[in-house]
Amino acid sequence: MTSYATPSGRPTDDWPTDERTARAVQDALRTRVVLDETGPPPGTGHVTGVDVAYDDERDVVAAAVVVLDAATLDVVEEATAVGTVTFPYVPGLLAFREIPTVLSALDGLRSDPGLVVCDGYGIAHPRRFGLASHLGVLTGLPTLGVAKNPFVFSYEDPAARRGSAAPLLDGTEEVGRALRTREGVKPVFVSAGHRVSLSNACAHVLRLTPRYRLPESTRRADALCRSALREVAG
DNA sequence: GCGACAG
DNA sequence: ATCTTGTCGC
Repeated sequence: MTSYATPSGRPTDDWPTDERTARAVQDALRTRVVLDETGPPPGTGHVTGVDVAYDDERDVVAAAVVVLDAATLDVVEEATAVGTVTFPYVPGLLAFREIPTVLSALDGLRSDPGLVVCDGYGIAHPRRFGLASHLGVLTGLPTLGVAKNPFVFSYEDPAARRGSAAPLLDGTEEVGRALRTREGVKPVFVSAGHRVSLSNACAHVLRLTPRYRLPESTRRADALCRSALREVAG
C-alpha cells in the first residue's frame, strides 16, 4: 500500500497554520506542477473522486475517496478519513483546509487511484496552485479540478449543447474551461491539476458526466464523505 | 479603502 | 461548505 500522508508535505508537522506561510508554500511548490503530460487516456484504468464535508461546530472534517473503473464508472473501492479542521476557509487557500484529511483517506486505498478528480481548481488559481495541483504535487498522481463556480475568473457562456466549452480566463490567459456537461444547464469549470492536459481533463469530465452536471466521481465522493461525517457527528 | 472570492 | 420547505418533474 502506497503512503501519501508522509511525503514532502506532511499534514501534521510542517503544515501551515497561517495565511502568510500558506502562500509561501504555494509559491514554493507551484514550480513542481507538471503540465507537459497528456495524462492517462480517458476511459481507461481508474478514476478517483475526492470530496470533503465539514462540521464547523466541532471542527470536524470528513474526507472520502471513491475509486471508479473509468470505462464502466462502477465503484472499485472506497475509503474515508476523519480529521480536525486546522485551517479556516480562505479563498485561494482551500487546499490547506482539505488536503491533510484527503491524504489520510487515500492511504486507506489498496487500489491504484489512477486519475484523481478534485472538487475545486487546479492551476486556475491566483498563484496557479489550486487544490488539485497541490494534491497532485504531493502525491505524484495525475489530477484535475472540477469547480461549480468560476471563482475569480471570467468566461462567456458556452453553447447550450452538452460538450460545448468556452475558455475560463484570467485576463487573456486561459487557465481552464467552462464545460457544458448537460444540455442547457450551467457549465462546470475544469482546469488541469498535475500531469494532465486541459483538453484531456475536459474529455475525462465528459466521460464522467453521462447523466448529471457533476462528475460521477465527485457525486459518489460527496455522498460518502457526508455519511462519514454523520457517523462521527450530528 | 471596500467588496469579491473554489469549498 | 452549511443552514433549510415546499415543489416541479421523470
